[in-house]
Amino acid sequence: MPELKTEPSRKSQIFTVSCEMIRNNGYQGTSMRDIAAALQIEAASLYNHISSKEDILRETCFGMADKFLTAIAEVNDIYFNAEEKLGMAVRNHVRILTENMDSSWVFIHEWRNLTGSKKIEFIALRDRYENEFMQILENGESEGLFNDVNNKFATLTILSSLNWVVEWYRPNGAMSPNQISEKLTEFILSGLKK
Amino acid sequence: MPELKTEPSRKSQIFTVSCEMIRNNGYQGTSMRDIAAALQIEAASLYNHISSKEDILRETCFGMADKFLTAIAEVNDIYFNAEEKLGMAVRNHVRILTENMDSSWVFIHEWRNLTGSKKIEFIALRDRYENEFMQILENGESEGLFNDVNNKFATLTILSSLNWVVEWYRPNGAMSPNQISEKLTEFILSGLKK
DNA sequence: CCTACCGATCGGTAGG
DNA sequence: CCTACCGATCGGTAGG
Repeated sequence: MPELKTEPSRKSQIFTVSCEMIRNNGYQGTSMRDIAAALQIEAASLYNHISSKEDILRETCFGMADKFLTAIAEVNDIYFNAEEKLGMAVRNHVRILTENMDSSWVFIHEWRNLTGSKKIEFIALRDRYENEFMQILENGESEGLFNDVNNKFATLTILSSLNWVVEWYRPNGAMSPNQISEKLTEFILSGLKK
Repeated sequence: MPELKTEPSRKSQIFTVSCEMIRNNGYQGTSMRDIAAALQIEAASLYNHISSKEDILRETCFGMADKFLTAIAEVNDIYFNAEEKLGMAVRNHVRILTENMDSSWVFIHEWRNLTGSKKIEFIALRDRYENEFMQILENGESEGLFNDVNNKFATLTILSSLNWVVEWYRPNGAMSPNQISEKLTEFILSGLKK
């Protein structure tokens, strides 16, 4: 019988292994030789699949930014009220985070190691996400649902609580991603609703 | 006239400059030569004041842990109700954070670069702080002031919001440390109070 | 606080 | 995917 389940490509193996190691030891603490050793090949061989170490960081950070931005755009395009939108945004955020623990960690913490224009581009994407999220709070205010708060401040505080999930979430822990989202939404709404 | 204002010791200059550079470029991205250059001395000269690069990290992380633990112990020793205690704990936390921006950043993010038993010791101190903080939530519950929530979960979420302050606080920004504390306390209490 | 230096390791390339 | 190697840089020491 033919083998139907195809192996992940070497390139994607490199990304998976790299993100795991970067999460544990930091971007600068993870050498190309470390990554190669984990895949049982020589460091030089990595360059047949990627062109530099920063490639790994770049593709991971921008790939995750894309996931988050696509999800929030979907929420903001739908005709729901702000309370419903907030719940959806939180659920999406926590889902993406828990489905991609290692690359999310890289996205949240290691983007600082990007260099030059890529770093600037990345910051722009992150700011865009924050603004899309803040849009929900502004909607809630104009809909008369939410209190008049400093929306920038509130958004950053909310996102910090969400991002912290990646630090302590364990797939086999007591709370499922949906339970976490529910509790967080509840907590956030209690601070926002009139 | 004699010069009355004494210069900070070389050792403390090393710590100040190091924390600033580590915040900007990470622990592994900051070399002894970088630090020396900022002080306009040679790398070898640093070793007259400190015995290793990890010394800087170690003293900073444990020094900050001490500040946070002393502050929370003071709050928990006083005979106030949980709502008052929470406000005090938040104010102390934000004050320590904003008064020591760079070393707080190192405390929050770079402790991962500690090695061996020092890393284990550090984690124990951090856990102790989390538990002391959680104690306030438990008090509030038994006093009948706070809702019955998952206290561990709530504590981590609250601390994440507080720690995020170090990412965006600017001494000349729109909000003072006390205003930040007030808003955060308000936000947190709305999620906890019955 | 400096000069001079150590062995180790880094990201990456040439050439097969 | 490998061998062999490059120049650069690392934390740290000896000795003054």
